[in-house]
Amino acid sequence: MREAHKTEATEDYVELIDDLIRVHGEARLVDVASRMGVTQPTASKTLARLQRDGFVSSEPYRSIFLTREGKDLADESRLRHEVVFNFLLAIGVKREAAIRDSEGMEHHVSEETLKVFKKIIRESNK
Amino acid sequence: MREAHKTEATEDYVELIDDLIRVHGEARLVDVASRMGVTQPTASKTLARLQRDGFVSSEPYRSIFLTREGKDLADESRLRHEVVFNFLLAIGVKREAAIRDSEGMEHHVSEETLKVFKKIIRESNK
DNA sequence: TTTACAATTTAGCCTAGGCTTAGTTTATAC
DNA sequence: GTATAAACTAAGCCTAGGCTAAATTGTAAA
Repeated sequence: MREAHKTEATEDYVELIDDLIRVHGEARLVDVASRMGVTQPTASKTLARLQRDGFVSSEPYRSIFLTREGKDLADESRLRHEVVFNFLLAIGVKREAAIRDSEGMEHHVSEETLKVFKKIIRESNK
Repeated sequence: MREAHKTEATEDYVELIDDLIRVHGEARLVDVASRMGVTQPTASKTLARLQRDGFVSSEPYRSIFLTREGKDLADESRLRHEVVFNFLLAIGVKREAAIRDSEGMEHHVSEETLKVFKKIIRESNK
């Protein structure tokens, strides 16, 4: 019964909210919307879904928090994201492309492939 | 004005149709649906959209053809797909995972990253 | 403390992509 | 040549994720 309806958007949102909290101390709808490149009503609706599914919590007109479940998912996602990003750098992809590509790729990389990526990162750091 | 509403699903469908034509001589709805893992009505609706957007053509109850535009897109997609697949193999990902991952990754890999992938494939073939 | 602006929510609309159920057409087998 | 099964279409419903326009709430400045 895990996998409480976890879509790609879900991972992107919790990862972003986690980042906003780290950097700005809190996550506001207005910032979530602008960073996701969508309008505020769209972000608001998506956040309502994430709240319904137990990943975030917030009071009306207040800032957004991650539940334990949301925080766990955010941590997983960030880790995966970082591995993909560092892998792309390690094989010689330029920073800008690595940022963009890792964003999209992170959701499609299996555990097995991730392991191979990690090994190659390790080797490139020697 | 290019980019006649080309989504990820569009690329997956034209790539599959192209493959079916190569292998079976024609592309039938029933096969498209089963290979995409959706019901026939769902595949039918998506194909109607692809037809509206100029990627495929077909008469009611007949098999499905790619337009010039659809064929071009299929060729591009297949090439990209192959590069990603062969890249994963080259770095040591096992066949099964490479099949699954390349499917998802192909839509998110920029031209720049693709070039790096190609270089690594070439080097691994020496 | 009132006013004005920014942030958020509400309502309503749209498309893509998924399903089921039911009806039609095509093709096959007898 | 006709019955039956397979393929396909039609209709209707649902969710996610996008938008705009309008109402509401919070906050900061005058």
